[in-house]
Amino acid sequence: MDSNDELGRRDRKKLETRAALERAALRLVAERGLADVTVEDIAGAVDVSSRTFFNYFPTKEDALIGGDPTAAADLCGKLTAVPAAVPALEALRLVLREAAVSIQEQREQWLLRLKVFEQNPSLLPRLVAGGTETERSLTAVVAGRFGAGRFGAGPDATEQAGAGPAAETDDGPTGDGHAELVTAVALTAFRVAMMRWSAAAGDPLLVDLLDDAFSRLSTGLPDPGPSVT
Amino acid sequence: MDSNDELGRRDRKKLETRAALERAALRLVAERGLADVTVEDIAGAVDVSSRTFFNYFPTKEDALIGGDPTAAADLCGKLTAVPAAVPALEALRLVLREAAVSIQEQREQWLLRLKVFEQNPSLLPRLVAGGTETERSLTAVVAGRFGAGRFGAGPDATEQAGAGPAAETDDGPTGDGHAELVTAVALTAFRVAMMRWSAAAGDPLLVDLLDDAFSRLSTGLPDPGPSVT
DNA sequence: TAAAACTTTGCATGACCTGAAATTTTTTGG
DNA sequence: CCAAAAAATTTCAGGTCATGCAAAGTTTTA
Repeated sequence: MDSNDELGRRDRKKLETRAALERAALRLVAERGLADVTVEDIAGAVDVSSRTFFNYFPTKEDALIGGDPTAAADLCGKLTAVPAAVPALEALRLVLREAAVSIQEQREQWLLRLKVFEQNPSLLPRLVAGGTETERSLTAVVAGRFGAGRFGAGPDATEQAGAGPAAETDDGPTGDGHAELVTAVALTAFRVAMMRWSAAAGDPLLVDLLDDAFSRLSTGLPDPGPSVT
Repeated sequence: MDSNDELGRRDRKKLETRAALERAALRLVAERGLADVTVEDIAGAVDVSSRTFFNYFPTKEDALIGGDPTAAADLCGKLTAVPAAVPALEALRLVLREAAVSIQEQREQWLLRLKVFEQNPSLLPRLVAGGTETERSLTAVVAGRFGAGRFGAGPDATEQAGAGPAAETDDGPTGDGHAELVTAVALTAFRVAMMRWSAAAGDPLLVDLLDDAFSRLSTGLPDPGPSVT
């Protein structure tokens, strides 16, 4: 799974520099707070020029988000791989579950990141923002599922993400908006699960919190009973 | 409903300046795009200094968000006014419905704003961000409802937003996170409804789109049937 | 080793945003 | 109506962010 093999020295150094910048940014901001860390501080901690920092990240905040840029495409790919017979919400749950697992594999880094986000509320939008990009792509795939499903297409999903006929995947904005709603709600559930996980210091399994949220979603979010125990 | 009466001339001028800055920002960005409008442009269009702009808005983007700062508190107040017997999701629907009505009352301004947001995706996070603040407050109120409900408290909700006993409203982060989930999902539904409304150029009633989204939420977001007509 | 491709860097520049002090406008009350 | 007080605006200085460009350095390829 480590896709950083079979790379020339140059690309390896690039990955390493990028990771080092992310680590330094996270550490420094956790220590001093976002406002008291300059780009020069971060670059200096890795011993590169501040100009180089901007060769890797468009903004200071982006270095804190981490998460490789391929994440969105990965999710879309995995979603198209789920048989079309599976309901959209369930399909999204399965895909997000995988993401949750990979986050748990980098437990410490993610807990630190989430703590930084809590302590610097101005970053929260960015976290959702990473979602903005992801949300658009996923929505297209979900819309494609509905389009295919409505015409009785089989579960052999050879259609590429967003490469399907425009008439179907495009009905999102102008159609009934169900794909948008399901996708947005699913990502929201993911975000809430992450916050809960962070608030509990990573004690329960993120995957379980995610399942919990989705189970509530699928039953229409009823109020918890007066005596649940 | 126009709460700008019974104000001295000074406060009226402040409101007017603020509104003028919002209008100018929205107009200019709609014309030229976010990147080609400087704070100085906006301030100049209203004939104030750029420093004055920053006395009203912390960032350039904030001028585009608009929406008076009392919105969050208003929502919370209205939510506490809903009888505790009403399920949380339904209560949120009722409250957000009122917000939707008031948005429809400023139809043109909001449609322009949403168009600007679509054309400048970097702003979308900010839209959700305005939500970040709102979401925190609303979550506390929702958690309070559960706390009160669980102990059989009557529907006479005299409790103030966030002023209730900490032991109950505070169980959000460490509890089962239901309040967080319901609130976040409800606001997401609101956002999706707004996007749909904008995409349809304000043709259907925003309120109807909102009801539609909530009705799907309460039934667990099932896939649309193959032949819905 | 030499050329090609790429990365890093320094420099210049403009926009963003803040604090502090000076100036102008508005309110207050005698 | 006129000062004094209060508040808003402006000017100014300064730090940080972010980008474009060209020079210098490094890695790859041949």
